[in-house]
Amino acid sequence: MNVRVRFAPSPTGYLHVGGLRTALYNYLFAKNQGGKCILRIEDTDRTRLVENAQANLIKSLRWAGIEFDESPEIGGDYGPYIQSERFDLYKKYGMQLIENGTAYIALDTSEELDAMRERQQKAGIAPKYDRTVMRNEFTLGKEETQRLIDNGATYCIRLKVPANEEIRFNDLIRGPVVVTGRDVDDQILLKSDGFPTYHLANVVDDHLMAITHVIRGEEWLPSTPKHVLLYQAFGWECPLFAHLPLLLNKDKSKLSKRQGSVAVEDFAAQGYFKEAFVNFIALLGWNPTADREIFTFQELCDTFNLEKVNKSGAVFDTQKLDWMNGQYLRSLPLDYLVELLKPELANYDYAEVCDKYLGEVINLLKERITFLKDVLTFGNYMFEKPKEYEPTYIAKVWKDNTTTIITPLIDALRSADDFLHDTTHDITMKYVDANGLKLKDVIHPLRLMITGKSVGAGMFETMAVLGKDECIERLDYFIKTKS
RNA sequence: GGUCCCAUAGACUAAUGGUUAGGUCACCAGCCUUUCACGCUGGCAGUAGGGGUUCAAAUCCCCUUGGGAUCACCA
Repeated sequence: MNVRVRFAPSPTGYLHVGGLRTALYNYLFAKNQGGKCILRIEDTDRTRLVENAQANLIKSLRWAGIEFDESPEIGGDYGPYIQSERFDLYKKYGMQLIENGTAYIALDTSEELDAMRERQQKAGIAPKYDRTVMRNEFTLGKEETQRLIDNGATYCIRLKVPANEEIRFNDLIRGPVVVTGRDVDDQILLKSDGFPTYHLANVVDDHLMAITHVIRGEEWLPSTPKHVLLYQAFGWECPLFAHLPLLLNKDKSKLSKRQGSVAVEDFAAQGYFKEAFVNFIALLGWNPTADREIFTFQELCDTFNLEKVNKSGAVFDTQKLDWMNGQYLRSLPLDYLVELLKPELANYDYAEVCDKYLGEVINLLKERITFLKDVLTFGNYMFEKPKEYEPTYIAKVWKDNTTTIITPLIDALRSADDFLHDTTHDITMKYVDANGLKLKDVIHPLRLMITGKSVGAGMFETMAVLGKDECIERLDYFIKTKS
């Protein structure tokens, strides 16, 4: 089969984490099958237009490494790829259904519909459009309906759902699903503003764009019978459906903005590597193997399959993501990290540093931080002299006799030929041994004087990166002013 | 409430009728040590409950319970 899948977001202004996973699975499936992945913008709701939404969407998708084979940007043989630019099409197909009797015209106002639902709620029955009592071509008659329209009445087109028919489809992830027509609402297909609803536009476009697999979130499962009915009404072959398990908040409800960040760009801004983020997201609801967590993008493409997608929802918990980010921080190539970190430097008024130095600092600190940019905060002392010294650390390591103990060591370091790890280490050990001291008696004071902080990388490694001049300067300054 | 979907530890998951139910995060302990980490070793912790089918059930069936989605001229 010539696989064609699509990611069809509505332009809400940002890419939702759940959207990214849907896009990712579509993309991975297409790549794995040697098929095409299409981006289609579903902007039929004219009341919810957001500026730059499409650009933001594509930017986040691109950040994640998802590039489409056909899209509004690059075009393709099945365009346009924006539904508002396909406006005329939907009306034509809607009318086709009127003609073949699978859809009908309705004239109800929203007030009338609200009243109907209220009545039904009161009566304790499920709200559903009642074709037999509302204002439509069945109750009014075709002629009267036409007359009203000619006089300027607004109308919409609804799907005529057969009440006693069983609607079946086979979900690739969930297996066979059956519902009876009685439980399916007469869905509006064309709104009174002439725009199609999602359901019509989606089915028409998926057919016209030769989509073979509809891979989307589970929230679409309840409306899939309507789509199946639509394919039947048109006499078109149904694509295969795969409904992905939901991404969940900690309280197991559908992942939403109300309970924290859900925009992909926010996670990018927080400093997550795209490699880690995509890896993590991919493994929420799908797992290729029992004993591995870290996968390259290529490996995800190579191993992805729909059969191993889970049925149950997955809580989006960033704890493991943080760990994964650390794993990537430790394994990504240094020059790549340097390039990523360089722009961040502009946010600090540190003296200018060269790539080589930045790389050395990253190497020095990457094992004790989660985000690359922590290098600049956790390791601020690598870029500027300490502005303050942790009071509790001073109290702990700086005793009455510390100045006496440490001064000769500083002098010994001052006369060192270089500040390589082994050099300073040997000097310090020699001094410690000769004076019956322990290493920790001097290493903590050194750390305090040079970094101002109680935590950091190995002290000799740190000094090697900072260099002799800088270290001696800091040591002298501390002795002169603080001791 | 109707309809539909789902159910392995706190979280992500593996085990598609036969394993002492495996791995990862988190948590705890130990080792390493120069603080904090990394790393290594070990530990805590799970098949929602009840019935069936079977020599054998996390796995298949039924019921219960629990959770979720959805019921717009939104997508």
